[in-house]
Amino acid sequence: VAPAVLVEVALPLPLFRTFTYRHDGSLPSPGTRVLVPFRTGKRIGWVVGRGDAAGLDEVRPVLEVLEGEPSVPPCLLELADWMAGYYVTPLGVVLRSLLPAPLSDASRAPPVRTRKVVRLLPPVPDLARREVLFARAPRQRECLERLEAVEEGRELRVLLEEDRFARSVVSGLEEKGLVEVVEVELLRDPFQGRGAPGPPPRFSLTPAQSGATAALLSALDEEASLPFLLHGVTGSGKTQVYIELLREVVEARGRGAIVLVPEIALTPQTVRRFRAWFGDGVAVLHSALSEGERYDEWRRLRSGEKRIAVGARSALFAPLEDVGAIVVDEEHDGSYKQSEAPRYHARDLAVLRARREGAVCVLGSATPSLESWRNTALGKFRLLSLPERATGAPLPSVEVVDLRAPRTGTGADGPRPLPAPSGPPPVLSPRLVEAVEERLRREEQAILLLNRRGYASFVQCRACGEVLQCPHCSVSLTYHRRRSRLLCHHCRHEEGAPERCPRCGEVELAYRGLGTEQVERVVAERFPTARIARMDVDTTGGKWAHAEILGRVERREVDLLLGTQMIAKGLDFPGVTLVGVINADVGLHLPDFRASERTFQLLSQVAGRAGRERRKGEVIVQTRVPEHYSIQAALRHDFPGFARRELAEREEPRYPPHVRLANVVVSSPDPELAAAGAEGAARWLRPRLGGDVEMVGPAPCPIERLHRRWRWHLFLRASSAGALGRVLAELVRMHRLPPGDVRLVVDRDPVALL
DNA sequence: AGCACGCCGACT
DNA sequence: GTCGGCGTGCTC
Repeated sequence: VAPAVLVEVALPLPLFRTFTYRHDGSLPSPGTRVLVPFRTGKRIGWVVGRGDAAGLDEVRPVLEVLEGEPSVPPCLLELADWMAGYYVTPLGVVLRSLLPAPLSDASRAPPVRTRKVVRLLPPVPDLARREVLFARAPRQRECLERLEAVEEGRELRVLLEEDRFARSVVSGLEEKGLVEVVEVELLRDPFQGRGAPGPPPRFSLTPAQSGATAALLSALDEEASLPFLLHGVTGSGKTQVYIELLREVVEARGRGAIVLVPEIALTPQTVRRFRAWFGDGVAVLHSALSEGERYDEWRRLRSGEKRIAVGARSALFAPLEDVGAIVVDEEHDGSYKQSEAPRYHARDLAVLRARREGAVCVLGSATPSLESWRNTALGKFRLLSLPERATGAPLPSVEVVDLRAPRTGTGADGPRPLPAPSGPPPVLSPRLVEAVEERLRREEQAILLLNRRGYASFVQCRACGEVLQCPHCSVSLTYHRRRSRLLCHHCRHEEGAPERCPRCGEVELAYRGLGTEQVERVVAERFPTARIARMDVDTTGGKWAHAEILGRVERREVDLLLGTQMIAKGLDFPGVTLVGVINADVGLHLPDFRASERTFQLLSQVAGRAGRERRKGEVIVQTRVPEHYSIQAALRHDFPGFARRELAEREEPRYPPHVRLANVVVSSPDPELAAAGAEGAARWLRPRLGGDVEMVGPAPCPIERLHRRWRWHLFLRASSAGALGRVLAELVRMHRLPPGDVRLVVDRDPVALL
């Protein structure tokens, strides 16, 4: 009997501790999945090392070692360990989030799809033997001969349906020991039936692209290279630089590569680009994939069958053993931050993983995050610039239309008559109407952006002023006209649209706060002959709905594409020569220190969709604050100017990137408990501050109620990550919250404070 | 997170 | 008399 060892196991539970089990056999290597008894049931966990039974009454046995080699390669296990510390999250919870869901959930149905295949079993009978065997079984003989004619086995279904053998014939052969029916794992192909990509386009790199590529390739031979920030204006051909790097890393050196893109930029266009160059060597990790498809792609990477992973955030954890390059496209994008535990930032982890595994790291953007921009100034990142468009096309001209001006005015120029007219500003200013008409006449395309979905962002009673609110959150409900429903965009609560005010019974209700659905209606009325498509989360329900809409735009079956920020990223349509921003101020006044940065980014990104090829692009930005520096800088395509101003704005009060920030949120269904919990945490923290770490708050969160929970928060601010991390780790482990349903969440390096 | 153990109201 | 509400505490 094998000697028993004690193993320490991390479980995917919100517990900052591991559990000790015994195992008859040798110690499985760290990262191996095991099935263990836990309470009354069974759970999947990960071996993290040798255990210690001191002080334990009972040590229960490991029920099953689930794999011969760890599902988590050593490099990823180390990364997980770092994440657990930095993001103050239990290791088991981190590990679960790095792996496909089926691997950490014992109750999940078997995710592996199989098919039954009939295979010959040696030895093959000689002719004399066959006479005996098949004397009274001619169909069995035919079936055996059919199988001999094919190389591998033949799928049972095919044998029955196409070759018309009865199942009893196959069973007869099985009984005689001549064939076996085996289940073979079938890897699902997410691209099935979606057409093969064409050959890569042939063109030469611009001098700037060549220079950037050369710098990246030479870094491949450096012992430890710094991360690169590739700052390239929209349309400057950053993707081609990534591809050149990948060709060297994957094709020439046989190493692996990871490309991260924001989820909404994971368009068919982007995917096609990589598949054109690398064909089936690319695993695309998409949110539209089923759990099974995702798992299959993961296994293809794990086995080395594929060496390139392209995907959103979690693709960073692609199980590749020898990563040579990690690319983070649109590195400024907020979707790289995970909003649930572990609340990691994939861009920051990309830098870390690349450094640990000796990979070249490239962060690309036309509008870099201020964190990365500052890192280039500090000498922590190396800056590469692509200052011009790859096609040689000039950047579009950007023009501002002042929505405060009278409807009949001509825009920002000239004196503005006081008093401004009352009532809402027009959806489409005369200037924008004129520009759209011109596009329709010239058979060009236009994009209209409004970063707010639905028809109206709130409904207000004209008599008593009541605004309809979500019953679970402290936000107004958005009116969706087509569905005739009111929706909460935070908790997804919905209710029928009211006919009268629920408070006073008034029937006159005002639909305020313009959304894309309303713009669609206004635009359709104003341009009755135009072919219009709208793209936002409400129109992209189906798995490929996204692709369908973009396909129509690409084939020039759409004149006007209208939508939210999801149309601002990564799209490349040569026919688009006009971009209109319906209202640039949406989001600008949110109580969030990144509001200006986001506005600048969105305007710059969407402006970049215009005039990408020969024809000159034009951008018209409608706003009520034309003098705001975000808008002014976007108008001049001046990222450095914007960054300089914004960095100065964040000096006082001190905000990232000048300081490190953690947001501690305490929530409860009881408003008193939430406040008491936050105050309790603050009291606990106060004597442990000092030195480098400061506290701001506590105070109610900007959205003080969400999903039926009242929320308070406090900030911890420090100039270095280390001291901040120590305080947070102690808070989460040692501080006891008041009894009752009170939860405390730590968000390090938050991207949104609502 | 779950899930069992543990003390107080409306039912067969 | 019991079923069951969810408060508290523990999980190798």
